[in-house]
Amino acid sequence: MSVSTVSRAFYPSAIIAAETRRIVLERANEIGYRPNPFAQSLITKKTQIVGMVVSDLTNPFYPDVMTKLTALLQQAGMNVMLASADTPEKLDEAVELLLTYQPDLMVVLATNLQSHAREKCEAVGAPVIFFNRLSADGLGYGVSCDNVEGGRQAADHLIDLGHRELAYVSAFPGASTNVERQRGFCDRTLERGLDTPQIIEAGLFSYEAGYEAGLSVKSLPRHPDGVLCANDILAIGFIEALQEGLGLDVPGDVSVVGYDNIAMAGWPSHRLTTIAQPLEQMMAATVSLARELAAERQVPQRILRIGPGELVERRTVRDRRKGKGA
Amino acid sequence: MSVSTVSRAFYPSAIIAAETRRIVLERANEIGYRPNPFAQSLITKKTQIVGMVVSDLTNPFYPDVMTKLTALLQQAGMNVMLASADTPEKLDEAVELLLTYQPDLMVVLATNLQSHAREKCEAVGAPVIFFNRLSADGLGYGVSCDNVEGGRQAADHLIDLGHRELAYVSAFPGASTNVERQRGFCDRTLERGLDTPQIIEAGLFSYEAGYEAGLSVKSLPRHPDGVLCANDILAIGFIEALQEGLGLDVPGDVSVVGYDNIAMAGWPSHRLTTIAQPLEQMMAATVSLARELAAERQVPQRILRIGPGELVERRTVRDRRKGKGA
DNA sequence: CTGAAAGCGCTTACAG
DNA sequence: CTGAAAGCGCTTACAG
Repeated sequence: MSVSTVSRAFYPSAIIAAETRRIVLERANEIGYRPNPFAQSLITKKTQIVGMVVSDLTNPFYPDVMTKLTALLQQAGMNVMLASADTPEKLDEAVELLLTYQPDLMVVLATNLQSHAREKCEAVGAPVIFFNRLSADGLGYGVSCDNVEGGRQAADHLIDLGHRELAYVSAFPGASTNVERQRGFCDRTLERGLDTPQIIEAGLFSYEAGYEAGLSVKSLPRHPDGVLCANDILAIGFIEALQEGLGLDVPGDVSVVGYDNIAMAGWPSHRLTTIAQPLEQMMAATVSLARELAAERQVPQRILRIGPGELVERRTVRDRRKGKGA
Repeated sequence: MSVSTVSRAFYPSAIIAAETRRIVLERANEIGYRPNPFAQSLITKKTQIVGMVVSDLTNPFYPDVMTKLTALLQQAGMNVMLASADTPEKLDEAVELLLTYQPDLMVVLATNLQSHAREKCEAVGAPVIFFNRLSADGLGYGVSCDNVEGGRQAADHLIDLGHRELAYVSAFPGASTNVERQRGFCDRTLERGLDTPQIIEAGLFSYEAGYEAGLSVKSLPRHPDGVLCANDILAIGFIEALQEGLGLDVPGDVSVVGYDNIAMAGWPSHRLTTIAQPLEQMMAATVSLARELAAERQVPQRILRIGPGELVERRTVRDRRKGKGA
């Protein structure tokens, strides 16, 4: 039996007698043969490799996404190669090393991939999918939930429960998630007839940044009674600063809402009210987008918007309506 | 200029005129040329790929290790490919897919890689390094800190501060870290003349398992005043169950010590006293071991033991000596 | 020191 | 439907 025939047995669309294929596959299974992917990709120019770019994983949202997404991509026959670094410069270098392996596409979980790194990926034929954010220049593919709507939901929830002085804890100003959540929250607050929320600049999506932001509440012109934080980990740091640093009670003095619904948000020590991201749907969308892109099919829609997710009520928001609570 | 010459320019040990090499490398840099790693590995049988196996990342210790280790390996010119899954069966499959890429070696961060998966890796020529644990059968390479000594340190600390009724919260019974920490803790407690600590079986290294273990304290024959948990995330769950579920005060009623010193342990909401792992050293040892193994040099020592790490005092242990504390 | 040639393990027109 | 042949982009003896 020739190499050609064996090769054809592994390609569902190849022209080969059904019986021949059966024999080949059976025997391959016996001796543990699999086509060498390096030789394959030398010919086909397809590698079945997806490059995954990660950086700041202090936000527990990402490790979870990274491993689940990896598992899903593997089930779809793709392998993920990782590029990781703590500074944008090193990350760039790591991406370049990764690109020598000619990934079919890249998935970016990092908030700090530079735009020219994206261009470099596309230059070597690897389209880039940004997960849970859009690229700074609006190019590349994006999978994201409806963050504007999520921000609006948070505003409605707080206002419905009688909050009148809102604030938003802002994270990395270049992150679309941050910008969109802020916009939804502020717009809705105005629509409901209240003043624009005060903005507290935390600068990053991290516990530490949230903690600092919490401490800065005491120097705010007006004392907020309801706060939306750009994400959960920020919210947790923020709340702890309020409690430990300023001696305030949450939700007694201030209500706080997070965003993401990471596992930790449900722990007894936090019980954070938060907007859950529709993670499963976002990952499923990413995987199917990845398959299309890897097959070099045309994908018309560059930005995939998944529904807004739901508000999960826990214990960091208090009902401040007259005649209710205390 | 021939392909042979160009090729030689990229191999430091190849015989080539210095001037020729300079010219080639310069031009390569100009046009962004890099040797195609697939074609290279087809010849050399080396891929510069290290396979990383992860599974349960609810323990924040691992995402941190994964990204830092990835960054370090990339700086050493290796690329990491990820295998991830939530069940041992799927993980096995993921490992097999990964193996088709013929990684030079594997690094295992997962606690649940089956032994025959390790054998399969070695069968295709990829040695396996277990990070922060040893394999179930004691084979493969291992990088681990001195967990026995760490357990002893915890016992000494608690006993020095007047604790008399110790307990150990045990995680996955098949994990060497768990077994060793338990042994050090129990042995030292006996040596100091106290009864063997009571063992609380949590079964896993997770917040939830810790929480369950905490609730089970009320049905223990003797009420413990000092507890070592197999790791931090377990300790955090354990403490929260004590506080929320049983209404106990930590450290007022019970002192708790963790293991790892993850970032969260230092947060104001936890302030967990814990044994820090010498993470930098463990990762550095892993990378240099990886380089040796990738170069197919002989590595005589299969288990690398890094120092025990230090006890970090925070606020979950109370001084119970007479005339002290309250 | 450099170049021509063989060969790594595949896929894919092309002939039969 | 199957096989022989070319070729993917490299490395490495071998000759010069």
